[in-house]
Amino acid sequence: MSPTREGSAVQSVDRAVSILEMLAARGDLGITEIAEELEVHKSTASRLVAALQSRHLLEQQGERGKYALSYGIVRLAAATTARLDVARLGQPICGRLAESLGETVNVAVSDGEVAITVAQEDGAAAITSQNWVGRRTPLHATSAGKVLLAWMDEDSRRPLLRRALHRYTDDTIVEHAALRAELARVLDEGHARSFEELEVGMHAVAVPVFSGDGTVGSALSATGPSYRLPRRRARAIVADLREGAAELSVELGYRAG
Amino acid sequence: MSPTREGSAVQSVDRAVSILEMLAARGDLGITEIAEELEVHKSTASRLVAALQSRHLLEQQGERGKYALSYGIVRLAAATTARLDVARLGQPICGRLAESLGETVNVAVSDGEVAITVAQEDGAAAITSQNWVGRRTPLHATSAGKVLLAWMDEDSRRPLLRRALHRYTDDTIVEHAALRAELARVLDEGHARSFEELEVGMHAVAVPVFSGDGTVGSALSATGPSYRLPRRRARAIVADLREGAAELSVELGYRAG
DNA sequence: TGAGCAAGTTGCGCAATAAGCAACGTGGCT
DNA sequence: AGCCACGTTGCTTATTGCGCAACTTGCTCA
Repeated sequence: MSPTREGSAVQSVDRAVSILEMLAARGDLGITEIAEELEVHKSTASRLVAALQSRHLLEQQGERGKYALSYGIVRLAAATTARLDVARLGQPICGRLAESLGETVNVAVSDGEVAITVAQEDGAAAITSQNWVGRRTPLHATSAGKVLLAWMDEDSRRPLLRRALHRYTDDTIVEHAALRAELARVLDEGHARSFEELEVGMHAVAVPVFSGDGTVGSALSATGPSYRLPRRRARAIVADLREGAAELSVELGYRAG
Repeated sequence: MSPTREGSAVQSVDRAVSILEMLAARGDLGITEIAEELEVHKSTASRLVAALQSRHLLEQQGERGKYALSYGIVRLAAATTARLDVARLGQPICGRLAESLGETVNVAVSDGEVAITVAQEDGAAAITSQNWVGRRTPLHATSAGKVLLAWMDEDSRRPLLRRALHRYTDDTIVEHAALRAELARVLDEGHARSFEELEVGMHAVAVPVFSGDGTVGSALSATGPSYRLPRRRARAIVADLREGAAELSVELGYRAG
């Protein structure tokens, strides 16, 4: 039997989601390729694909072509209006700041476990970041993640701060006490930094974005190589990020007291 | 046993997708509500939700709260890069045209069966359209749908033109021959119209948007009430829509011969 | 033109999984 | 403190999901 994932109770649902993720990663795949990768019989793959296709999450390209994700996914995604609003409204603000700062600027939200980038624009420099949109990044090792953690309600944060903290570089914070102190500092200063904590040579700084209900639902951050975004400059651009975040907060319905 | 949908071979996958769609429609739901709507036992609903949650398609709000779609969906959606590019690049063009025309402007793509709106901006008028983003609309009765059908390759279009065409109003085209003639006219004139064919009192006009490979992957349309967008004015704004579509086409990589 | 091959589909039977039941834990409310 | 509703989980079993084999279809090549 094919390996099932930890904590999942429904094998066929798990397999179906794996198919969606494979297609997200690869663009399009045939039944045989899906079957091989899932380690199931072709007929099993065929039926799972048919089930997803009947609900418009997948489509076949032509009558005999490979399968790809369809707009059922986008329709589901579009439904999470608030979150997509963050993405949609954040995009032009990222664009403007990326142009003025010359670095990569993104907006990230938390899914309760990690940070996920929902909007990104790159600066004009040749050396720039990869595309993080849709990517999951650790909360404790990124500047946006620290913002999201710092403003997270205690009930949601508590289990996250109990988990083992993965070390990515020599500078990654992996002690719980150190992370708590860092989050207190973030709250105190109103912004977070990550200096080579996720990746050697990569600096980032982030500020909170407030939602209509007054909570911090997302973070706005700038990222660059350490030689172009030294610590001093990282601190200096906080004001620009704060301006952008304030604008985005207002667009999201935030009314400052 | 709960009713299974026509054409679906895997009941638990079907149920899981139904949960996603319920949450897309309602925002958040508890296990008991999901169980009632799916007509299954609470433990069944609980396990299906747990399976989706373990793959980050759902998240629970707090430790005892309701469930909502999570960014796993957005991450899957983000992966269909080209399609989301249509949405992202189309949004500001919709915004500009909506402002200048004073009507609702959208961009729609086809999922092979229907038209799906991926970007929309509303004009300033108090009477405006509902939000169509993510919504599925019929190809034969909408202006955007007619554009997508007219430029569709014959293999993909043939089965669609064999199906029974649903009548929405007295003006809906439901004869296959009439629809073929209409599509020929759309190709000839380079734009499509829908005058009260989807909804009484609603007029729309659409033009093709070309992709990098030269095909028509999306359509740009304007929609308004018939008293504000009479037939004469609908024809008049085609030039504006063409300009916007040309710009979007170039941004999508289209190079006119 | 026909054979061979690969991809995908489908009927069938069966074993494994999905599901229901009952009991339990937990938090909110009175 | 007790009640209620929600959600979870162990257990059992009935149903579904799955693998197998056979089939269809389209493409390639001799």
